[in-house]
Amino acid sequence: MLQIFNSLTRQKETFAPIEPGKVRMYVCGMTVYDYCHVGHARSVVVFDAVVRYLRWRGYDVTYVRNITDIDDKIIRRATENGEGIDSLTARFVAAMHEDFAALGVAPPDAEPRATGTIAGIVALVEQLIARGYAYRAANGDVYYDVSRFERYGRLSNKRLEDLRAGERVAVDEAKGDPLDFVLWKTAKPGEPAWDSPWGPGRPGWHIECSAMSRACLGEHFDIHGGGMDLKFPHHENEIAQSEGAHGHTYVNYWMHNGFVNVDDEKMSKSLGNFFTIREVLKLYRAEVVRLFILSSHYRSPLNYSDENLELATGSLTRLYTALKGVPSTTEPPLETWLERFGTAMDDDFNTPEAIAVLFELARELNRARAEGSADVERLAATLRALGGVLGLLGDDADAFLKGRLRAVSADLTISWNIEGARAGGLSEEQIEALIAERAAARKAKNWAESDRIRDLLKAQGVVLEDGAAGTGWRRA
RNA sequence: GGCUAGGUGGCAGAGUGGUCAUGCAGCGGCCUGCAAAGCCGUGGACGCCGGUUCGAUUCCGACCCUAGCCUCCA
Repeated sequence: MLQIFNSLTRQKETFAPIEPGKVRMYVCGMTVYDYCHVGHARSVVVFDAVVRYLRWRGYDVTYVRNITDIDDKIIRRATENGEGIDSLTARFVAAMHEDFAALGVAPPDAEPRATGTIAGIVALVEQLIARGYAYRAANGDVYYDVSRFERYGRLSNKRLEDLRAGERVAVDEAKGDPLDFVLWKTAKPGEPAWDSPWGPGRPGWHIECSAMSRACLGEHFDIHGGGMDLKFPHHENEIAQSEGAHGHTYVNYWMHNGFVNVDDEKMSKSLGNFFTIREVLKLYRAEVVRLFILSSHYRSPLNYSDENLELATGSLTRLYTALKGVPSTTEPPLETWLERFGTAMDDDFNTPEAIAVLFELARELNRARAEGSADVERLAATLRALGGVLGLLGDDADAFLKGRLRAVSADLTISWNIEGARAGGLSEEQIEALIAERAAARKAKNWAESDRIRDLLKAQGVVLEDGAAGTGWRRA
């Protein structure tokens, strides 16, 4: 029985889709004016794992993740760059797709853009005005009238009075209430604009998601996800808009992922303490970053540090080491392990516990191999299958272990310093040649020479492993 | 000030009213020419103070501390 922690009710609930067997899910995506950072990576990886798990469990999932390609920051950045808005957003959408693909994130089923949904946005605003939930202000902008929606504040558990008391921003004269938010902005000279009943203008941020989700999933769907910071006001406003316009429930389950911190402080563009995904992928293998993200629960804070990425590197190496030398087969996975894994994931997508199951399975596999048991291939097939549900362990084990664990990106634009030195140097041919030399020395029982070669390789980041079938190697 | 999460062994990180998380690191053993990897075993924890209980890290209350939201933000 799948339990999901619902932000709306602040408790775990048994998941029941609107339509049996089908899940319709929407996650707030990126505003494309810069490269994505590790915080974005977390959101996208976490919900990718959720979708993969739901599909593995047999649900037919429709997964939508939007792109915000028009807003103040985009306009400002384009102006700063002396670049067209379309060109700016096209560049960063392409970069985003590259970054996400590297992280093993499957593309969503639909990826609507704000600028591609203008008709739907206009229609929704008209509907809100007609139903008395929105008004046109003196300056021409259209605002949502928060006082008209009695459930306002339910998601973030806030009372209107508290919000007003905490108001820290200069009140916009045009608004009837400081909490009212803009649905449609009148265009200023030189700004991009679309025609509307209220003259040329562009949509406010919140209305986009209400319109895009409706276009792709309908008025009522199962799961809506996003980062914690979107809970208020963004998701609160989405509820007000969609439920105001439709007169019925918008979303059944709200899921919010925790933040990525750096030195225990939130990583964000506004604080300037962020690492972009492409920077991080120059230092660590993408799969390591993915394991790092999934090794803590999606609602907990996640602290980005070299130490933690190194821990993830070691963990992933252990899992691949267990799979080394076992050919991929079509053996059916073992039921007991599927159950243990499923029990962990059924508990609000508890990936740390699911990963612990993977480690226990790896131990069982190592033990079976040590004992010469016939279960080896079946255990390996199970480990690969369950890793796959989390988007992990898809590589060939030997290829993974012989590859460089850090700094794998091909187009390096930053200097490598210490990490680069560690990974640099020997090619596979050179390594094999040295191993052959050492084998000769070992045959002659020349241990001094044998150890010299091993130390030399170790200094180059290559670890040797003597086994019955000869000497194997991997990069550390 | 209001609201929301947290405080677990050297580090990371789950979980539970009373026998095991898990990974890395440590220690002992097996294996090995010596290692590495692997296996077996092992030490070490639940912020502080009260309460409930036969028994609390786990439930309740107070307190301390940390982070987040209340403004654009995954």
